[in-house]
Amino acid sequence: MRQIAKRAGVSIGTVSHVINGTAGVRDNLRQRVLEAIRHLNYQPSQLGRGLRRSRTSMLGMIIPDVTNPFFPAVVRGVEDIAYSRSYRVVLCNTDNDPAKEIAYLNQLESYRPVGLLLIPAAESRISGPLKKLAASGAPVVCIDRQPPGWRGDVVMAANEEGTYNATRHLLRMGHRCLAVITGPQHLSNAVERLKGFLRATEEASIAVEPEYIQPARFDRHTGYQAAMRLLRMLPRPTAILACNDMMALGTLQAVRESNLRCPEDISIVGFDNLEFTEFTFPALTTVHQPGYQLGATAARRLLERIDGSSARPRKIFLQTELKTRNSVAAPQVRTSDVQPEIAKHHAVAALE
Amino acid sequence: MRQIAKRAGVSIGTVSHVINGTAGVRDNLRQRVLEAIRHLNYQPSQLGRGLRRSRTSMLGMIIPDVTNPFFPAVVRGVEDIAYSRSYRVVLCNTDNDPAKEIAYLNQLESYRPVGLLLIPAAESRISGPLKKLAASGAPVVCIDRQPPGWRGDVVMAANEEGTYNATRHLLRMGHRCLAVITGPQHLSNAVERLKGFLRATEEASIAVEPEYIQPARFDRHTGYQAAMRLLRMLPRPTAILACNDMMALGTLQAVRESNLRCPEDISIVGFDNLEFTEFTFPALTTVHQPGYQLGATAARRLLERIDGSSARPRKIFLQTELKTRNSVAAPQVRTSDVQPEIAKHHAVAALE
DNA sequence: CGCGCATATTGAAACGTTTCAAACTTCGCT
DNA sequence: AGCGAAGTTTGAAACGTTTCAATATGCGCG
Repeated sequence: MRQIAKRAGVSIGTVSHVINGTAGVRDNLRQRVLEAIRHLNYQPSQLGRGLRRSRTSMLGMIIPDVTNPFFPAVVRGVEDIAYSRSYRVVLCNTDNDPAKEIAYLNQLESYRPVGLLLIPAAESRISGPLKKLAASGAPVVCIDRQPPGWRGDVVMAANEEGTYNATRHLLRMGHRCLAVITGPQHLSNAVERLKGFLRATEEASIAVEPEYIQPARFDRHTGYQAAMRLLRMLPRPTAILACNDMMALGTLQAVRESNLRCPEDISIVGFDNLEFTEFTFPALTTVHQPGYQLGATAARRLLERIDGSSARPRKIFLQTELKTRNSVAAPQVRTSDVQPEIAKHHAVAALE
Repeated sequence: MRQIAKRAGVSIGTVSHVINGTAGVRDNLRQRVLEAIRHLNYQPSQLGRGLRRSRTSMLGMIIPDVTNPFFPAVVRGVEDIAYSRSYRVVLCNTDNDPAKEIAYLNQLESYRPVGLLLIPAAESRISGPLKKLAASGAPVVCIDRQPPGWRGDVVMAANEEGTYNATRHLLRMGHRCLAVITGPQHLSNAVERLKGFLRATEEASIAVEPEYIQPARFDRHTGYQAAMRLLRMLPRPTAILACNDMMALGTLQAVRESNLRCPEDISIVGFDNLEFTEFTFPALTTVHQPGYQLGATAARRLLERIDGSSARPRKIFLQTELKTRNSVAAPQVRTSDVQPEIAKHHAVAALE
């Protein structure tokens, strides 16, 4: 910058004014400065700028794990919106480790990001540090999960409605012996998904024994294990609702290894609608969750906050949609646990 | 920091020395300072620090698209190594847009990252700006693809060997009419994969007509289109090598829509070994590429550079491995184009 | 022609660190 | 007790910006 000032024969302050348009600068000077900038191909130092203005042009984003195929879509949504407003995104993986999450949060804070997007880790006890950050001026928007005690903006899918509809679909197909593989119950989205399942079964006056509600950790491996436990139960459930697609994949694997057929012996429904669900065998019926939109919406909300909006914090819910594919069919008729007219309904469903 | 100095009754320089261990500080003072730091729970400003030292503790990473399921594993590999050395990773998506790539590169540079990891975009003309950055002191390591003209470190999979082995596998199964769906030929990994295919066919004295070499863009959609073109050709190829799994997925889709069966009518091999390939129908035979290792290795190399290593730039190749699953079978015997003893070999292979 | 006003331009302080030379202590020796 | 060396501590400059008060310039008008 000094070089530019020298080359253009002006003061360093003028250069700054040209760059930021913070004061009228006569045309000949402006031209000289611009020329010098081009000639030295100068890039303003974000560090100097950040230090002086005490805010940078970057957005922090903390996620549990890029490797989980649901999150990249969210990241991408954030990134696109951020880029269009020339903010940069700093991405951090917490590995679902609350300690790492807090470490990253503090680190990030010392870069003075202008805002923060957070997908809280499981067991996150983050709301304390979060409030501190928020107090320091950088707005925060949470995505997908609501950390306990957090009162700011949250953008999430309509989880309960999603599993509610999925479960209703299973019921409509004639299933009466349902099981569910849930996510970690300290995650708000996991409890909501379970809630949707329970609401649907309750409305249909079906009692679900506790052991048919198996906890897992939203990954394939624990999903597989939970499914194995379920498949050994008597009576064996005729349908399993897995609360995300990775666990549905694990369930599929368990079914296959148990020499059962999906959907003939057992129906499976997932949640997320990851790209590959269309190509599994059988293609997975699943609840679509708009990952990209989640990210984009959160980013937009965050930008509004950055621009000074002080609207009341909101929970924003995005619609889900059931994608029916081939992993659900009517159950084998077991006269003991289906009513006659339901059995008839199976036949119809099976023909469809 | 000023506050700390005041509270501990020392100068600001002493505080810095305590924090960085840059000079011996008598114990009673050190304790007072530490106490003050804890009490005010102070985090050093990375901006001030970065400005003064003219280097931060962050690593820039530029990738074409988080959404492409191969890259997150690489990112994760980088992240884990970086975290263990307490560097932070700033992630940027170029969207495969060379302009965006250069924009991000410049932006990143002005944050003075201490090093840069780059998976170059397709058609990247990046080596100029890259050299400039490298000259400014931040080492750069490229991953997965070698941008034209780049002479620094590169970490990549043994692409040619991977497709060579995959193709040999197809030949061993008796296939004689092979087709390949390649990636963009300005990507070094795409040309190497094609090279491996051609080397294998050549060694088997099989001529591959140019129209059996279909270009696509490493995504599902263009893979689908390329496969459609191939399936309409006469003679129809009995095996298709897709140069990555997303295109293999597109191929599978095309095969299905053409009412052909895989592997009976047509064999498919992919490349990458993405997690879902195990669960497609049929499960995809594919060349495993160690994404996480790629990232981790590149990060380690970068850290060595940061620590001052001036070893000669290297291309580091990581081994691939063929995962044989169910998308490959012996071709239907067409007496016109197989020799007798090969036909016998089919039978054996088919029985396996 | 000179006055005052509006508009341009400048210089210096400030942001939060590190670092370096200088000043101050301590301590062992003679 | 006094000297020097080694070890501590300090103050101030520097990093690259922005910003604000102060100064300089141009301009219309009487």
